[in-house]
Amino acid sequence: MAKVKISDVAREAGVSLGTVSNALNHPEKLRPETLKLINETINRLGYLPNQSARQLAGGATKSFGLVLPRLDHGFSLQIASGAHNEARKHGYDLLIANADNDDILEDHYLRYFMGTQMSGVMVQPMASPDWHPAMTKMPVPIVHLDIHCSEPGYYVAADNEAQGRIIAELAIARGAHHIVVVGRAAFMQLTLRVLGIHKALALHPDIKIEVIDAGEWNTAADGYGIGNQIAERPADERPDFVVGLTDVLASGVVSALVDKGISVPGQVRVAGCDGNPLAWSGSVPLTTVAPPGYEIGRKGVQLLMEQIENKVPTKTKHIHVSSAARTVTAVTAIEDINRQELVRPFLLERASTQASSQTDATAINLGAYL
Amino acid sequence: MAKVKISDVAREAGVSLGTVSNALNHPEKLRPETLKLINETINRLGYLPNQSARQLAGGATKSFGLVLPRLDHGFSLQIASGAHNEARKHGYDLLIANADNDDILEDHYLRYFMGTQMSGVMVQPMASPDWHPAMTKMPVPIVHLDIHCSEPGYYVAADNEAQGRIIAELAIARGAHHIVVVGRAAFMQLTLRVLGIHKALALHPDIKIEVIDAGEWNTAADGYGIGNQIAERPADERPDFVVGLTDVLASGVVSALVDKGISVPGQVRVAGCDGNPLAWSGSVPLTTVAPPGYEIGRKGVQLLMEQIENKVPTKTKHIHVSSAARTVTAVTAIEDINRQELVRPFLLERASTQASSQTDATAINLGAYL
DNA sequence: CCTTGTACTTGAAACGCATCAAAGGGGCCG
DNA sequence: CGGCCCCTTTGATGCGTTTCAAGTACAAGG
Repeated sequence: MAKVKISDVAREAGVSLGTVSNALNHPEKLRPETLKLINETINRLGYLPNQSARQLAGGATKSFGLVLPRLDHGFSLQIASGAHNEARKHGYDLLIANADNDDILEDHYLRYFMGTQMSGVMVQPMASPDWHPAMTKMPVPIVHLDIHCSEPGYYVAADNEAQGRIIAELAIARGAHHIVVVGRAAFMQLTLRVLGIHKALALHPDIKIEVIDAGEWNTAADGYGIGNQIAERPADERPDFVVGLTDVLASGVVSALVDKGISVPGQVRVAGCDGNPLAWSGSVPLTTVAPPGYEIGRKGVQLLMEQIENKVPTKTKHIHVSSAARTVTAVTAIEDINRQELVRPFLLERASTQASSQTDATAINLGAYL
Repeated sequence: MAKVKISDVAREAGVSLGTVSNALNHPEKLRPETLKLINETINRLGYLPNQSARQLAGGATKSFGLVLPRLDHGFSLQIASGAHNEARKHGYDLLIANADNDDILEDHYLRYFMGTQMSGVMVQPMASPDWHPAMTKMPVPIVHLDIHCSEPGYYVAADNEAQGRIIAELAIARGAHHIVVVGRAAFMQLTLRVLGIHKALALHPDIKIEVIDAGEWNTAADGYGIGNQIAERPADERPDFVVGLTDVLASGVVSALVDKGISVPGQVRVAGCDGNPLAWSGSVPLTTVAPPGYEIGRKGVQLLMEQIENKVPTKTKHIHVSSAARTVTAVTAIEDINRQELVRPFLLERASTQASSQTDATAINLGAYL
């Protein structure tokens, strides 16, 4: 089954090559009958334009690339979702690549996208993007997501440090004396959250803080492992407040503690980060700090559009999505869950076609484990 | 900043155009010094190969495309994850497109991928793929995921009908009299699950069954809405068993019921589908039927590789991943959750870098809401 | 010193399409 | 009937690579 090309269509339809090309790209230039004839021929032959050739000849692509560190991370998906909707709105395609927590792969896909004549590229980098400044000098608009770059360039970031601060303040308000943070602090965003926590606690030298790396993948099982480890400590070495740098991690910690007969939040309080809708629902919603992922994705595309339309390559511009915290709901103990005091965050957040946060503020949803 | 092309590199390095090309594609053919010189020049100039041109000239791409109906659906992500790992193992890239529950968009991305000289394309179709048989005739290997095609072609599918049957049997075992299924049955896979439920219940005409469409997006909020609606019915019209065709939906239903003071599983039992890790953790895990998404993605790529290596275009071959159910854990009532009888599914499932199901069997995880 | 072989390097010919200046055709006006 | 203008179609040109037959340089062998 030899591939049918534009010249085949032209010959078969009895028109010239350029006319078929016009039928594809500027249909308004053709007489309706010609257009119809060509379209029929295209369908009959099963012709499929060779994207490589059209990009090579034409230049732009009307499509964006998005490189994510991981697909099973709820927050990244919110970004993807926001980026997708905004891109479609402008008539652009969005292609997503999974860097799988791998520096090399991230770089690989980044280069791949830039080389594919994408109109623009977005990354949610794992480390600070300053290590590949070369990217910023490329002739393709690039936007960094969820991160603060010191190099000149575009980025849109939530204030991760503020998220840490919010959680810390929550812990302080709950009278915590010993906080354990669970997660891989080596990831840039998480580093900042941890930094925020430390800063907020600077005024409270009496509060002990401990950071435990949960492994590279931040799975529920990892959280469960840490939870077990915590549960097995003698009571006086056990934290009274655990922060999961991911909802899945936090949820895993809760599992382990509960399984070991430790009361949550009676003996240990637990909070997560991400705003995963599933964390919020069920009978026992998890307290979680929800950075505005959807909004970050949306603004990222807007920044790309701006660069494209102004033809101003790579000047510096940053968007910080608001770090104002909205407190969404409050249940103070697991026993309260039937008292109907609970306001389901996802009901407040509901808007158009998206289930998750669409506002540009970080939301803090107090759940039952706090 | 004019784009630097291969000829610039060649001129700058004082070698010919073809040599630079060789440096990129067949480095073993070059004298080490030459290679080094060229690489340095490439870095100095910030040269980035134009993928369109290389694909046009070269042919194959060593990359696969995957079109998913939705990104925020846990099951699709498992597929993506499995496909990604398997693809990387063979040295292929994986690009993902989000069809956003839109037929047109699905078709659009499909054509896009085929036109991009992808080595292969996979889809998790929303409707039966028989409506676009044209795709199957394309000169690019294509594999349909999580669906059964009657047209000749490749697909790998979980037995969705069996999943429905499993749930129905669960309901029967729990003595259900009135089952409500929540979700959009118009999606092909869900249709099959519903069919399986109906078949299993054929022998139990006394059991009433009802299907409620939760809207297009299957969000927690949608589930919550249905849950409310159920809660407000007079007790005798209320189901005693609710099946969410998605974990998020099921979780939303639980939220609403609990908020309205209805005991789960005391008055109403709830089960979900997908095997979302977050549904399994926390203090109150959700019962869920977990189709082997990771495995489906993996096998999909294997099927693609097979077509590529054999150069046998589009013959028919199907893989049905096993529908044998493994029962993972059992807790019969919410009061049991502290009795440590609970086995966390994600602990059993843990393997290598993946948190979710990696076996090729459908898993049924009994949680606390059942 | 010539021959043969080895190890690289060269450059022209595609790859399939978009573009655009130019040609073609038809209607209208003078 | 000729001249003009407008609408449609034409086809040569170039996009940045890869590929591959042909070329070069150098070493070893006779």
